Order: sequence, then C-alpha cells, then structure tokens
Amino acid sequence: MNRCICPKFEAAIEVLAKKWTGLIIRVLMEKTCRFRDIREQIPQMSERMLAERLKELESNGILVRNVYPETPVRVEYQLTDKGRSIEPILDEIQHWAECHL
Amino acid sequence: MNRCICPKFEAAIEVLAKKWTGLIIRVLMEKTCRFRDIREQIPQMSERMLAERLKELESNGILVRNVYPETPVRVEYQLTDKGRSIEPILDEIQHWAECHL
DNA sequence: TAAGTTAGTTACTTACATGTCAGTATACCA
DNA sequence: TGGTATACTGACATGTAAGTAACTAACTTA
Repeated sequence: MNRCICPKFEAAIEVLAKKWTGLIIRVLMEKTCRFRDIREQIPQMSERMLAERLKELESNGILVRNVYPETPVRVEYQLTDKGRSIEPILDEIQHWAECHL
Repeated sequence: MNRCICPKFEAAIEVLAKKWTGLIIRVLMEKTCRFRDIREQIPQMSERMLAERLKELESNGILVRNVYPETPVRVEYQLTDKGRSIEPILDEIQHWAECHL
C-alpha cells in the first residue's frame, strides 16, 4: 500500500520478533499451560524472561492469565483469539525456514 | 510437528526479526534499489545500520549486491528468489497488524 | 517446626545492538 | 585545487536485552 513505513507493521514486528515470544506462542498454540509447563517446554529460557514475556503478551491482549486459588496456586496462560490469529504468521515462517535454511 | 524448539524456526526469526530488516526487504520487494534510495525511503535508519543489514542479508542469500563501476559508482541491491519468498511472511504480518493493532 | 510447591520478583552483571559522527576512496567537474 | 557525489567504514558512547542467582509469599505436608 504505502511505500513509507507502516507503524502497524513495525508495532507487530516489535511484539512478535522478541526473543522467546514466538516459542511461547507456539507452546500455547497446542494447549493452555501453566507457568511451570512452559518452562519445561522451553528449558533454555530463564524464569525471569518467561515472566517478562508473559506480562508483555498479556498486556498486548495475546494471552490471558487465569488464576485458580488452589494450593499451591495454579496460574494458566491461554491464547486469546488475537493470539491464535498469529498462527498463520508462525506457519509461514516455519515454511520459509524449512525451504530456505 | 515437534513441540520442542525447531532450530530452523529460530534461525529464521534471527534473520527476519532484526530491526530494519523487514523494512529493507519491503523496500526491495518493490524494486531493486541503490544504497541511497533505501536510505531515502527509511530515513530513520542510520547509514551504519543500513550497511550492516545489507551485508547480513547478502551473506544470508536474501539479496545480491551489484556494482556498476560508473562515476560515481552505482551499487544496486536486488532480492534473490529466497528474498522474494519472504513476501508471504511480511504479508501475513501486515494482515495481522491491520486486523489486531 | 522444617521442607516442599508454585509462581513469581529483585538486584546485579554482562552482552549485544544501535546511535552519532567523523573519515575514506574514487572519480568527476569548475 | 577545491568542491561534490556515492557508498561506505571506524571509533566511541549509550542503551537495551538478557542471564544469573538469590529471595518472597502463601499454603501444605511430614
């Protein structure tokens, strides 16, 4: 459309391109997970980073945080519709990666 | 496919997600450009960053650098097939950005 | 009472990315 | 000889991202 810089495109890149973000979304794409579960599926990532990313993704409306006051507490992270709509992007990246890398 | 980390996916993110990369590719998607042209279309980016990204993209086989020894010298940057195959990814991101941001 | 569980937080450090700006090489033109 | 143009490069400073590891809070079980 416009040959100048599209702020929405840039904003999207800023959300999606951060380290760990894609992986976290991919894990949650399969099923709703607890903090612990995500850690176990992405063991390279520190707790600190996971907590930071989850907060960002929540504030961007990509996932919701559900707290169940059991003992010990259970916190589940679930993609929203907005979050699930990222799937085609990740699929395209995966496809490109498999063809060209 | 695999719920663990896919190194190809990560490698793709590493290439595509860097600051300015998407914008540079988008500019070159429209037409082959000289260094100067790209600068003018992305004025926020410094020359230093542009030169660095162009080198990276060239070494990743996403674009080719053609030198015409005229006076003054003309250097044109052109997407390869691999580079052009990134278009669907950028389109998906653009689409998502327009629907959700 | 001590240890375990979940879900974080905080402080500190290191690494890497980016910005700024001056300088280079080559060739032309006045 | 000085100025202009293109396409960079290099040194340095700053800023941001990420890693490490210890700590907290609430509650339960041994």
